[in-house]
Amino acid sequence: MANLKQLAQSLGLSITTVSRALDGYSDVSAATRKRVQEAADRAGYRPNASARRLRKQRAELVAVTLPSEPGHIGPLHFLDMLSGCAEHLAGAGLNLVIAPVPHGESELDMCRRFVDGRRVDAMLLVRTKRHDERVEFFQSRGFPFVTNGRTESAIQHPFIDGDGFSGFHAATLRFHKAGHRRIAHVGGPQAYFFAHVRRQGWETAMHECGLAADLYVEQMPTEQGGYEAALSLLGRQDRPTAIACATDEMAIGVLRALREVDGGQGVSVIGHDDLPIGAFSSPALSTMRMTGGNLGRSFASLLLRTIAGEPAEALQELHAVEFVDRDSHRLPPISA
Amino acid sequence: MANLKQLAQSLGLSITTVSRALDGYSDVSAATRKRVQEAADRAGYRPNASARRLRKQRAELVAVTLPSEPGHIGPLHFLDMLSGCAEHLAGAGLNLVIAPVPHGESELDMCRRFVDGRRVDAMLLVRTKRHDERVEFFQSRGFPFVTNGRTESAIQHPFIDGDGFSGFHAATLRFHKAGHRRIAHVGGPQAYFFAHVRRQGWETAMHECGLAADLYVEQMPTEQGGYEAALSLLGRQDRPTAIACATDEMAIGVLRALREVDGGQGVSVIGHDDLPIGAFSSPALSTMRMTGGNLGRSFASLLLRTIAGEPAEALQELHAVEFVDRDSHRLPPISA
DNA sequence: CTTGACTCCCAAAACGTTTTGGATAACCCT
DNA sequence: AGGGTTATCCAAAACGTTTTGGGAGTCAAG
Repeated sequence: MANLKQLAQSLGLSITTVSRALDGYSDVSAATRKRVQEAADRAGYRPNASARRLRKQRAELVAVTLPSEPGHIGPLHFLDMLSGCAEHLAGAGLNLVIAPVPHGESELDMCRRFVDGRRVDAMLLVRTKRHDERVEFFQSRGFPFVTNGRTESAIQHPFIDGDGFSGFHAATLRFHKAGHRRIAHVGGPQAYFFAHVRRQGWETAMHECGLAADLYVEQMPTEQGGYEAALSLLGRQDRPTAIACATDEMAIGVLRALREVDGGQGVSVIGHDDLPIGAFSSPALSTMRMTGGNLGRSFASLLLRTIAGEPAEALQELHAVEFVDRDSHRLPPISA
Repeated sequence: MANLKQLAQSLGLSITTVSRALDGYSDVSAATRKRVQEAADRAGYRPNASARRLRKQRAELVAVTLPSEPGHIGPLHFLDMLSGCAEHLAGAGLNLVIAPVPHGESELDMCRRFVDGRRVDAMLLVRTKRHDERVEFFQSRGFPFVTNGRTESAIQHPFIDGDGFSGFHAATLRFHKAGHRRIAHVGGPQAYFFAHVRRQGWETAMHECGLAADLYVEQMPTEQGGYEAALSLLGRQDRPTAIACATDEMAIGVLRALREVDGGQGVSVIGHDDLPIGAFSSPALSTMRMTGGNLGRSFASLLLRTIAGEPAEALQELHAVEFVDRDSHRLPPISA
């Protein structure tokens, strides 16, 4: 409602003193501070955000770009993380703006607008690619950012990621130990770092088991993508008995295909991300998830420390992946 | 990178002229405008957002509060809508900030911070309650806002909503026509307007059919809530043959319960919202969804018109609901 | 030659805050 | 009394933009 000038006037004090009283500086007497505090509370005074931002040269804002295909907003587990992140950032006075990439515009242009217009203090990147032009852009500008997912950038940058390689490596070995020999991988677009590394985990494990890594289909990381991938795999004569899926969404689609195809019910499946919905699929989806507790909080913390100028090397978190065992992974191999 | 002053200096022009040239005012010569444009492009100039915001007294920001229970971020179909909304708002120079309610804080306090600190130009409300204190607050402040969902507020306000009453009324009648007599409703917390009105639609239809509306369970609007509700319904001796669920999430949980309980496979189910995941459940989930095309765009438009000061009465959209028929609704009633 | 209209440009104010660099008064110590 | 310290306070600058209210200069009409 009121601003500093009015508040100062009504108190017979200078703007400076009122401002400093509210900010808790030591050069205003306890009595005055109390008087100011009370008047401010009474008036419901809150500093004008735009004015403070201009003066402090900080936008108090962080943006995240959202890869939004219509009807299928960014991967669900991101959103969950974002919500937690936004909550913790708010504690530090930062708000999170979501920036879906407009239909006609390039994601890079959008980043440029945010950076050059000083609209935000930092950016948050999801769905990183192995070679990511957004990362390059921010690095060339010296602009603070944190990614969810690694890249192959030559220059270090802050990130949080799960160890997808080990996860899919372990999952494949486990399938092998359970007697599976024809273990397939339904992968996402290999330009994405996470998709690439998960596939590598599967591939490496297959080779270690002396198996050919040829039961591979690449698809969009959606239910539909998983569905189509599974149909294609089930059409082969060397049909898999187990399928490791790059994401839970894909796994859900795979499960549907398995239900529809004769004999598909015997195929074991594992996904990745631990979407809540997985507990309710048929059969209940076994999956993996990043360890490390509250991801949103870690992300917020990394963001704040990046803004504060800590070096990238100190801001890289690679978390182990753990199994979430439900039903879909433990179907015995039908034929060997 | 550069600011207006530097740009002006390098061109030998005044700040005023450069600013007006870039804003396309008519009182700067074509030649000068071109020269300025080119210099600005070359320098990658973008006006400092904070400065413009302060001067124009507009935050260029819109916030949406997110009811975030950990691990289960706001209803999925909201997020999809939000993404579309953010995209269209961006076209008008507004960014969307998401504001999950922090653990300790009340949602109302959060709204107060946004309004009193002039952090945003308008607010977007989801999950409205029949009697919604957030709505009252904004109305008392005369602050622009749009809700997703109606309320029972005495004062009109802008909203977008689906006609849940008619949807559940029609769904119930359809179940009746298919021979069902024991038609249950799995509802959400009745304090929410959407939950209340959907239940009323079911109840009214039941009465019209001369049936008692007593197969009712209320639960949290999540998969888990639906699961528990279904278990409770299936435990009764007058077990339902059809279940209308307030949300798709609940319906997914109901489907899981039906798969687990003997004889549950014969029970018909319908949900509401048309989540993408529904096409991949077992059986594929029949559901309903709001008509009216791109919801996000409508929302953005309503928001902009609200900010522009159009009266609330002109900014209320009630959309019909249409069926999305898949498999789960057409299981014949096992016993009559 | 004056007047008015028109074109192109600009100095200065304003937005509301934070921060700089003192100013004033009071007090203590010698 | 003078010098030094401390405790309070404040005027003014600064952040970078947009907008207000003209100021020159040119040109055509009177």
